[in-house]
Amino acid sequence: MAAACQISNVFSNYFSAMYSAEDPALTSAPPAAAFGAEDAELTLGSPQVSLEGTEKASWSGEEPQFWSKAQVLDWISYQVEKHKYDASAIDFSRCNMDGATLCGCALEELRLVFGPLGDQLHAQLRDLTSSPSDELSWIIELLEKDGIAFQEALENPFDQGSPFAQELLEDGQQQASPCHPGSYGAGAPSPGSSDISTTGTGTPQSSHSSDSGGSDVDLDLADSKLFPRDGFPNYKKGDPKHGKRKRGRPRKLSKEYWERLEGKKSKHAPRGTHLWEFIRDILIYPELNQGLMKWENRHEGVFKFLRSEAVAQLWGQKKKNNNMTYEKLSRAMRYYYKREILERVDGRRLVYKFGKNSSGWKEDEVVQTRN
DNA sequence: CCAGTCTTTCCTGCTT
DNA sequence: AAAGCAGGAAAGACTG
Repeated sequence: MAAACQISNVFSNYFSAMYSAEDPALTSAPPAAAFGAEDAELTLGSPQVSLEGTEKASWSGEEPQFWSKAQVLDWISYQVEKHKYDASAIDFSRCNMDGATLCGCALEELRLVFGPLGDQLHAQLRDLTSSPSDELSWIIELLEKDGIAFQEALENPFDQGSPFAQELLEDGQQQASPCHPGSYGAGAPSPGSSDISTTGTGTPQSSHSSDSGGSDVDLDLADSKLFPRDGFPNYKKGDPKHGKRKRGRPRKLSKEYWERLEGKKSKHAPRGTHLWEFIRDILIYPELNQGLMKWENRHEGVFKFLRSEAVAQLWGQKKKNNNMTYEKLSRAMRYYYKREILERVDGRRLVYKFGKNSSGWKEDEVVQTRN
């Protein structure tokens, strides 16, 4: 169990690193810093970190000198994205440093490790050290006020309507647990190909956290105030007694809550990683995939869901949606057929194939991006 | 504000 | 019978 927990920590953190905000500064997206399990544990007691949802960079608001390793990586990742820099040119093995170390690096050293981006980093660091943001403290303050309610939300991350919560917990997929602040963040890398280069290289952009399960803190807290789940006691899927529910996606009621947490700023959170990229990334990091999915034919891009509902839950966590199910996820997957991001694999359940409009999953692409 | 994109949610019918 | 698959329909959340 403990081992499973650790693995899931790594898994969660890894993916959270992969799916964080594309431009935290602009979007105020708040990936929680939780790149390594180490950091994840450090953040356990800091709800503010895990709470920030998708609106804030982990490093934002803190003096670079005090950044953790995860925050440093997060920031580097952000800079890579921001400057559209080719991350493959960066020696990430040398990025394992905390803020103090980073600040101590001379321009030449930064150039050595980051190439041309070193100049940008150096300049940005200088700016940051001279104009700290107070957004983080604002959030901390807010969280202190809402501390109790939030803590409860974290402790009951999955709402009762999530039949898979238990499965995830049992399987060690404890992103839902408060002790996994780094689970899938909702932020997002730029979809598309370039993100892979950064994510693939292990660039962490930490992400935020608690949505993992706490995700529906969102739904659960706010909704429960206005329209508790039980507030629709009569609605039941397909229940003819109470008439049909209107088609389409119902309004998310928890928005207000998140806005309060995240701080009203960015009107548009960055678009998350696309579903197919999320799937692809699970597949190309088998060591982290924990039997969720597997390649049926790597060369052809054919893959299979082994634990479809678990994958759906992870996707849901990433999107702060505890109600995600494989059924819904698969619908989204089917939409990819038309766009040729996926191809049909007839007659085989849970099996899909990457199409010509997908990228980043081929062996040579992966090797390239990992290196 | 609007149109477009990408889901998300539901649903019906069919297949495995 | 249950779980998946196929798609249509409609709407939410974002983006440009």
